[in-house]
Amino acid sequence: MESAPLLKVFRLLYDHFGPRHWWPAETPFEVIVGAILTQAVSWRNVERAVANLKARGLLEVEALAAVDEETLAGLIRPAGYYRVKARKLKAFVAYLHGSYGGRLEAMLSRPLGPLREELLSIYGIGPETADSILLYAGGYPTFVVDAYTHRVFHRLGFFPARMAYEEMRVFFLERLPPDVSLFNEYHALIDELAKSLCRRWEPLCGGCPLATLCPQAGIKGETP
DNA sequence: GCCCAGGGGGCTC
DNA sequence: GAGCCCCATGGG
Repeated sequence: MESAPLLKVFRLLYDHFGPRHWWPAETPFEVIVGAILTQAVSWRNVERAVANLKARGLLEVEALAAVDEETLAGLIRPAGYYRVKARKLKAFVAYLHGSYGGRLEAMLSRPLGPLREELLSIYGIGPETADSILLYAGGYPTFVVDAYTHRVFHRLGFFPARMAYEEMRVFFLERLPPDVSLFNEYHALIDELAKSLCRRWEPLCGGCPLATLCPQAGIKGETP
């Protein structure tokens, strides 16, 4: 398949929602912390956890490395799964110290391929979190896939009911120009669409910017 | 009060 | 490599 259909989807979403200005964070390190905290949870839950960390000056590598895990867990409670996420945050800063002397710039100056493999080897960092870190903290040209991405592109008829993460990522990378700002906006726009309209079949048809492309238009029912 | 969201680890087969 | 359960909160 060529790139035209994917660019058409992008254009419809962009014209409808406008630029999303992702990622909502002030520093690359804050992006990484947010990417771990938002796992399996909506961003709304994460905001309070991030505010707690910010108030304690813990959105910096050294400070996060110094705080004990239990205290950390208590602060990130609103984000859910707080014990495992505290362990994940600790695992990341331990890796950053061990491999880069705590210098995020050093980590983010490595080539995409090897760095992605490295991130995936860290406890708590799977494919989606790795790609979020690479794209939104490091400005690397990779595509972030999530459950919303699968849901939307399954509805549109691009994806089968089940599809592996890596297959979906490659699907986009092979069909889109390697443009970091395009990848940045595309994922953010999919997220926005899925949050606002894709809970059920019916509202997808009314007011959905992709309704003209959707083979499911007119079908009522639950999310698959 | 109940059900749902949804990424990653760890286990089983 | 697919299927299952676990982690915990907040919102409908």
